[in-house]
Amino acid sequence: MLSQKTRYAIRAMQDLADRYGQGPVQLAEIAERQNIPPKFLTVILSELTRFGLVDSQRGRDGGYWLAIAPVDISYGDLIRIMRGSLALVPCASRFAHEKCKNCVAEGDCRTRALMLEVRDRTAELLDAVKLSDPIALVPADHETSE
Amino acid sequence: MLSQKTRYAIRAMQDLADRYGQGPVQLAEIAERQNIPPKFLTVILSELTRFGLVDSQRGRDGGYWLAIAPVDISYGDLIRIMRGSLALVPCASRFAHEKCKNCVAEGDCRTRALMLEVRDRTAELLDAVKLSDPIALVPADHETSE
DNA sequence: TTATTCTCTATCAAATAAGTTGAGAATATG
DNA sequence: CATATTCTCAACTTATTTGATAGAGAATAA
Repeated sequence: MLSQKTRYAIRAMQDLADRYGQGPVQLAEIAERQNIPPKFLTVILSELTRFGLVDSQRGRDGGYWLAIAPVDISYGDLIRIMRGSLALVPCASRFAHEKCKNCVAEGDCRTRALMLEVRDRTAELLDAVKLSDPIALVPADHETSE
Repeated sequence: MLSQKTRYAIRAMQDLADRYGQGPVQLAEIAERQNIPPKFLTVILSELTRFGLVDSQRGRDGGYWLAIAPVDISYGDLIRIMRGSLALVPCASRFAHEKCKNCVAEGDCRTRALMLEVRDRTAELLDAVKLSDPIALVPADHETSE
């Protein structure tokens, strides 16, 4: 599961993407629109700023804006930045690879082999969708097949 | 990420699948082969037994065995059983659907729309692979493209 | 020079995860 | 029947992570 913090970060970035090129957006605005605890959002936006995804300015009429065009930021990037990896197990992470604790040898681990595939498929999808892309909303009562 | 417990459960089930039809397998054996703390494994196997995936017998020469043929147990099933869902956010879960805390309306949530797709793709893959399937192991130093 | 807005480190509480303890119940064997 | 063996189960402990807040500080514009 994505942490609450990661979900907040994604929504905050969407909010900024929607206002790209329109000058600084204030934290309080984002917090209200996106229903995020303002104090917590300071932590998140500072993190994103330190990471170079967002620029900021203090003082009156200050705020935040994307440092990178929305078309160059994928959902995969966001999740990797916020939670370190797209993978379901540490040993299947591409960029944050780490041995799983108490596992069998990596080369013998079927779970790992399978999770590498899952990671690849997930990355394929999430790296292809950018913050600038329109996303078809799904009604709340939607039920998929099966 | 999958919890350690879920990973243990998967490996334990693989161990049992490999010995399907060969009589009871003892907990201590599984624990040793799969490098799982034995006491913790009792919790996991009891859970799987209660869930109906595994049968057990006590006493001398007792042990555990799959209650269902390996060909009828998918990795998707296992993960759903152990962690409740395949989804990355509660609101994108098919069987354990739940509103995300502090989110926007579900019908307006782009994250949800995207995560529904991720869930579907993940399910497609993980439901298609069964415990009986051979899985091509991947060498430990493997690096994928990109 | 003051109000505004972001920055950053520390801290806290609650939830979750990982693992252990220990008493108990079923089973096979002699 | 007695005993060793093996699973069962609830309670508990500890460590880690998560979600969130507090509060002092620094930049900026008016």
